[in-house]
Amino acid sequence: MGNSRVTLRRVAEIAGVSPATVSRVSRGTTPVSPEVRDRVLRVIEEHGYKPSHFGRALAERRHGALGLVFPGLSGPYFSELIQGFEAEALETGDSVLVLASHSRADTDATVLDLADRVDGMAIHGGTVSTDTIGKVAQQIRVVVMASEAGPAQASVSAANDTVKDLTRHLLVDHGYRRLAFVGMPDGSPDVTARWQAFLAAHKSARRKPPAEPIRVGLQQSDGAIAAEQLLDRDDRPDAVVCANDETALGLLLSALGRGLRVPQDVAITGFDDMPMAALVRPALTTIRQPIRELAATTARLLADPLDQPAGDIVLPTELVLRSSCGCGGVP
Amino acid sequence: MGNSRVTLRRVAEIAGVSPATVSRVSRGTTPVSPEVRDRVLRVIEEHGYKPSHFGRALAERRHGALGLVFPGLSGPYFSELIQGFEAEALETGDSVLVLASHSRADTDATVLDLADRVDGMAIHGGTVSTDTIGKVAQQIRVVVMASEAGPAQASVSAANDTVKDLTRHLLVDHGYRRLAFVGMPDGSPDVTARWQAFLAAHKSARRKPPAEPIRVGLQQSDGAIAAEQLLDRDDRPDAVVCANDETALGLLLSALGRGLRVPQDVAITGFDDMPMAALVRPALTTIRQPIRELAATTARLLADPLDQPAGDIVLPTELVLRSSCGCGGVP
DNA sequence: CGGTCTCATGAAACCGGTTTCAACCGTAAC
DNA sequence: GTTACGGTTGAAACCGGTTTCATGAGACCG
Repeated sequence: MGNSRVTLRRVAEIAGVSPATVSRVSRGTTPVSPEVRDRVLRVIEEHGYKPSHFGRALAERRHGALGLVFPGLSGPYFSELIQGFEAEALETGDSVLVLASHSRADTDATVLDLADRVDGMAIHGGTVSTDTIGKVAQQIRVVVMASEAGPAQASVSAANDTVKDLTRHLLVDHGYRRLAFVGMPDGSPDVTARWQAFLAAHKSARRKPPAEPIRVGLQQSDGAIAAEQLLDRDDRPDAVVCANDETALGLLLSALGRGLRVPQDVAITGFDDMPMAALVRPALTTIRQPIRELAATTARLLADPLDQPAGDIVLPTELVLRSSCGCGGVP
Repeated sequence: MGNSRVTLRRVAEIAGVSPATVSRVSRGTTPVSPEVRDRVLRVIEEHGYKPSHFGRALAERRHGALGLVFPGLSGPYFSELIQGFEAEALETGDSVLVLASHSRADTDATVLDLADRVDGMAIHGGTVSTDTIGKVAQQIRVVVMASEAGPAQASVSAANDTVKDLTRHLLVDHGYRRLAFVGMPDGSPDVTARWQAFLAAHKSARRKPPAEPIRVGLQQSDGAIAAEQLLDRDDRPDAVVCANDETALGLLLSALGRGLRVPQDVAITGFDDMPMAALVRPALTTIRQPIRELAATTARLLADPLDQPAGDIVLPTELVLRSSCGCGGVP
């Protein structure tokens, strides 16, 4: 590799000025006389000088990088998350270091290691122990996504209580009697909140408590796994509230594959409103959350130099009624 | 923040030794007498000293980080890719910087910027112009994934020509007459190779050339879009070869939603063998590729200090026959 | 014409590690 | 008793920028 990079001092030497002047020209902080400036710029151009991140990071005592930690799951949710975060980081000239290793056992150690390579860290709920989050927050700025904030950190999440509206819609408007919930409440804070809302809706509609949730993950394949537990048994539920669209689609696919009619035989709902939700037949009733905005807000909070008070931002979500719950015409 | 970190010189001062000795103890490169070593270690422990990445990176002239550039698509393929890459990088103590911002005009510029924050870069085929790849390769080591290598870089990909076997299976073993291909050949090198294999199979089976491909992306929703173009028309194909499992599942879902039987009314195949492929009904006939290994191999090539000759590694893939092509019993 | 103020510039310290080089110690060999 | 040697250790240079501080030149004012 021809990595014989030109250094600032070399540029200074060639241009016949001091290193300090080159630095000033390069970053444009302090005024420099036009002629000197031009001369230095020409040398920079000719020799392809680019300031090294090493030196700059050391001198400025900041990495120019933000960390993003999340469970390494697939699906549009996380890919939107990455992109939204990254787009915002680019805006401020920061790089993004991701940690998607779901291995969990060594995640905590890895996160601590990551903590001194970045200026701030976004941690998705349910990936790292609160203890570790606390330690990281002592070193750098931390924002928790899709989860309640710890005492010292800010957090950004989307309103999960819209699940209450959705559940009420199923119970009251459609009159379904046996609802099931697909998702692992202890797995992630988001799912916990949605399960709670599901419970609360039953209570406020004076129905008896629903059955235990079908404890599966958040991937599409988990929806297929849930199908085996839900659809083949005698007392099949007449409506299923899934923790997210991925599992809802997995379940829907399995239901159709079994020859069941949706929503006539079983109604299905999701959460996220990913692109596929509107395209599928029957179109999926779900709750729209602003994933990109969630990620962008998080990144902004991390990059913003002014010390935000550790507050909790909750972005609004919206119930989207389509046909998979029984609304509208025939699918 | 209490980021009043203890520096190496401070440790040296407290322990009453020279900075050099602390460095030696800290990295364990040079022998140090046991008593001094213990003393220094105790100070390090007590004051929670951790070497700064700034200083270390500057002195060692390496970042301890690898870059990963890929189109910001969703789905298990890319999430496996990230995780496989990351797991391998962790092994050698490297961090991973990702760039997932596709569909951005300035991606090339961003890639160049990333190039001087990392020691090596993995670039997924179809994301960056070959011109830019060349520029990056002048600075740092580059490995191209899922694409032919440029002249100067190494590459790692999976065998796409198994699509030829798959296509022949559909044409010859099952006797399908009107095959369709879903995927945009010019979009990614992988899809190009699969389309070529699809064509080649037709030729070698002495069939007339197939119809133009349905040019859609690689997401599940693209499969649903393809469904609108394929399934509603009169001369519906009797078998569809999709560029990947995501689109195949999108198509399958749409087909079932339309009341079509798979494979009786239309056979569907994919590529990847993601978890969902085996779970869905009918189970998806597909081609298994070792995504994780692909990513891990790439990372290893980047981290390995010995200069690999710029070669092209092609990992084997395997045809997986399930029921969506018409094999096996009733779905 | 002298004094003060402003502005551009260079010298040098600094960020936090690593590494080379030389000095120093004690021991073994002659 | 002196020399040679192996093993520890510290001083200092270095990695590549940024920034403070001081200096000198020129402009402006009285």
